[in-house]
Formats: sequence, C-alpha cells, structure tokens
Amino acid sequence: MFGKGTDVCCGSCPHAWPNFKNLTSAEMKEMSESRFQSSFTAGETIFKAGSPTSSAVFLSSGIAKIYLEGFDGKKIILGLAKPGYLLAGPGNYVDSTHHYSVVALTDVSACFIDMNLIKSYVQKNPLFAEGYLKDISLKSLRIFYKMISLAQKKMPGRMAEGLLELADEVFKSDEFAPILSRQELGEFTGMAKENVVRILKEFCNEGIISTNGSTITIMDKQKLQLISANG
Amino acid sequence: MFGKGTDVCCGSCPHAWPNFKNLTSAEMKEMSESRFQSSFTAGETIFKAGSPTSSAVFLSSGIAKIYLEGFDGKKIILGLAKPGYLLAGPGNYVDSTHHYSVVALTDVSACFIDMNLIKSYVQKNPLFAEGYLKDISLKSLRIFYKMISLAQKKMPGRMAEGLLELADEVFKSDEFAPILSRQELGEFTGMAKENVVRILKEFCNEGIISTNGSTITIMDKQKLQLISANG
DNA sequence: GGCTTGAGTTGATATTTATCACTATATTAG
DNA sequence: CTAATATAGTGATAAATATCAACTCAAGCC
Repeated sequence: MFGKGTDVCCGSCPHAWPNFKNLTSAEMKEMSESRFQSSFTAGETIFKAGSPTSSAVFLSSGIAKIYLEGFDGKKIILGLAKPGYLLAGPGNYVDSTHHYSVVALTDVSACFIDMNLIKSYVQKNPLFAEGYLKDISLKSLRIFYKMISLAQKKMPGRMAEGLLELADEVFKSDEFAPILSRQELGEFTGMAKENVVRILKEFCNEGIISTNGSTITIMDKQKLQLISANG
Repeated sequence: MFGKGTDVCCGSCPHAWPNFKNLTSAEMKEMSESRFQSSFTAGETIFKAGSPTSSAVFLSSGIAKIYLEGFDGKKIILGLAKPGYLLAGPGNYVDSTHHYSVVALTDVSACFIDMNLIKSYVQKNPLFAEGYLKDISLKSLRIFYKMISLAQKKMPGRMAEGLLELADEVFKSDEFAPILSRQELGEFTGMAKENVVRILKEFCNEGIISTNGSTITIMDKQKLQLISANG
C-alpha cells in the first residue's frame, strides 16, 4: 500500500512528531498534502545508510530498528523507532546522506515528508527550528550514554540496561515479545549472539527474568537495575 | 586574566565560531560586548559535566580535552577542542546542563557568551539556527563513528585511528608533541594505559611511528591508515 | 512426508584486553 | 639536594569476550 497521504491531516495524527505542533496550520496543511505514505513488511529496509536524505520518515504504525553499519557487516543497533520518532539523522545537515539504516521489525506504515519542506520550515519558523534542535540534541545525548555503556560496562550490565530500555521505553511493559532476535539483541547490547543466550539463561536461573516460550518477562526489576548500574 | 571582552569584536576574531558569520552586525556587536574572557592554565577545568549551560564557551587560544565521565571515575575522551569549536554540548537544548567535561590541555584563553543570547539568535535568525543545527549534526556524526570504532575495532586499529585524528585534524602535522599522557591517550582510544604503551612500542618496532623523547612522528602513514581501516 | 534452512543453544577453546605488581624515569615541593 | 609524587614502561596473570563446532528444534518448501 502506498500513495499520496491525503486521508488524514498530520495535525490530527496521534502519532505525529511532537515538533509539528510548532508549525502554523498553513504549514501543517501544506506538509500534510504533499506527504507520501508507504507500507513495509517486517524485515524490509526503510532506508539504508549512504542513501540521500530526500525525505524525513515517520512511522504511523509499527516498530523499526535503527542501526549503524560497522566493519565486516557487523551492526550496532542504536535504538528502536516507534510512531512519533523522526527518522532522518544528523547526516541531513551535513552531507544530505543517511548515516544509519532503518529496517522494519514489525509491519510498518510510514509517512515520507519532503526534506526540503522540513528545511524550509526550519528557516521560516524559529520555534520549529528550536524543536528540531531539541530533537537532535536529545538523540545525541542518548548516544553519549550508549557509548559509555558499550565502552565501560561488562556484558551482564549491558544486557540489563538493554532489557530495561526495551521494557521502559519501547514496550512500556515488563513483559514483551522478542521483537529482536538473539543476534539483534547482541547488536543492541554489543556482544556476540552466543553470549546473549548465556546471559539471558543466567538471568533466568537467578530469577531476574523468565523466558516463556519466546516472551521475556522481567521478574526482578530492582536487581536488573542494580546489574545495569554496577556495570 | 579575566574580564569583559571589549578589546576586539568577535566579528574580526580569526578564531570565531564559523556560525557567527550568520549573525547581523548588530547581533555580533551585542554579543561581542557582553562576552567575558578568562584564562586557564594547563590542567584546569573549564566546565564540568552536570553544571548548567549558562554560557557557550569558545577558546581563543590553546587546546582542551572534551570527555565523558563514566563509571568508577573512568573517562572517555570524545575529542580535542581548538579555537573555533563551540563548547556547549547537546544538553543545552535538553536540560540546560553540560553532559561532558572540558579541561585545558595547554594554557587556554576562552570567551564565555551568555547562552540566552545564543538561544535568542537561534529564534531570531534562521541562518544562525541552521548553522547551529549543522554544528550539532556534525558532532553527532563524529560520535557515531567513534562509537563504531570503540565497539568493533581492536586496540591497534583504535590506536592507529586515534593517532591519525591527532595528526590530521588536531595538529595538522605528522609530528606532534604528546599533549595527551598515555593515560589520556588510553581514554581517547578506549584502552588501558599499559596497552597504549605496548601498542606504541609495537608501532615503533614496525617503523610506523617514532617516539623521539616525547614527540610522536608518523613515519608510515599508509600503514597506519591500513591498520586503522582493518580494525 | 522428508528436506532444507535458520535461529537458538551449548561447551570447548582461542583471543583480546584489563589488572596487578613492580621498576625506571621524571618532575616538583620543601 | 632530596624526598615525594606522577608518569612511563614491563612482564605475568586473570578476566572478559569472541570464535568455532556441534547439535536441536521449528518453519517452510518440493
């Protein structure tokens, strides 16, 4: 399914990027009428690092993984995008190129908004520009802390942190389906997939989590927070 | 030495942040007249993570290290700041707090500019806002690549990359004084100081660099680039 | 159904990296 | 000048982590 997105105005979309609130209704209407919508099935690539940032992408439903491509095809999953998350990245104002790749983890429907339009609002609308700055700043900060975690915490600490992030920020629940494979969980927490298995098993044995079939449930959140904090 | 910086206008300062070119002459004059200047000797802290971002800081001379504070007092040096580098960080638009610390490596003289003034120019001056976005975007990108390097390269690769960054981007010369101690070089390349020593020695033995007293000279840049690229 | 494929899992092993203990060499303070 | 302190350097060891080689199990396919 794809096409011009003329059905609902972005202004009334419950999943819109918060910063769109700073647009005038004329700007909102213009943007809304010029956007494109497209669907992706789980596993499909929404955009790849290296491709031009011709559009800003927003999910209206589904979840996608955002990852950096390293050496030898190794990946680092920076985080998961949900509706309301601006998918454009810092390359937009540097070399007009994406520097991370985005792949749908579930079936996804996405809105594509012309980047030149976004950039023109940045120039015309100071509040919108400030909102964009806030967005990119917050994402930078998260990268800082991800970097500290990867560089200084040991595997159990990183896994605990990763599970807490999935529970608290992505799924908003202490019980969640394994939207990420063990391989991906490893790319998310910076370890080999074999070690993901071992550490999850360890957490199970200690009663910190339980893995019912393919669902992970956090049983002892305090302990998990302790492990995360102590590295 | 410190005080109001009324001697030279920022507009004619050869070390000014490039984005200041986008200010009107009235804005430039206002900013120039309200700024404060201060000096730091090598080793002194310019600001600490956690402190409020009340001012944007620019060096007019000297070099400073920018680092994240991790666990157990461990540090990650993100990079070195020279004149022309905006020292404010992404916390400014998130929680008005610095998230990295900055310490002078050489004697430094610095200009402090009221952050509210900067923020007001972001709102009044779209070109300035765009320049700010570009600045923060570029810094984000660098963090991406630093992160990949730390997560996926092995020690020799990280050291090679670090030396190349010092030569090509900081000192603009293949021979440079050891402004960073072995400890700091370790914080910069993500390894223990003992391993810094061992790898530098290894590089010496292979004729890739030479350490004359306390100066590092890159002898075989191609080889260094190869080591950096191959992880 | 039987076959293939890929994810999950496990144990053994190799590699990488940190830590520890110590010496040497500076550099600074008194 | 000398003691004290920080940095540099070295080797041995321990810890952390990746890699390799199986094996299991389930899903999809001819």
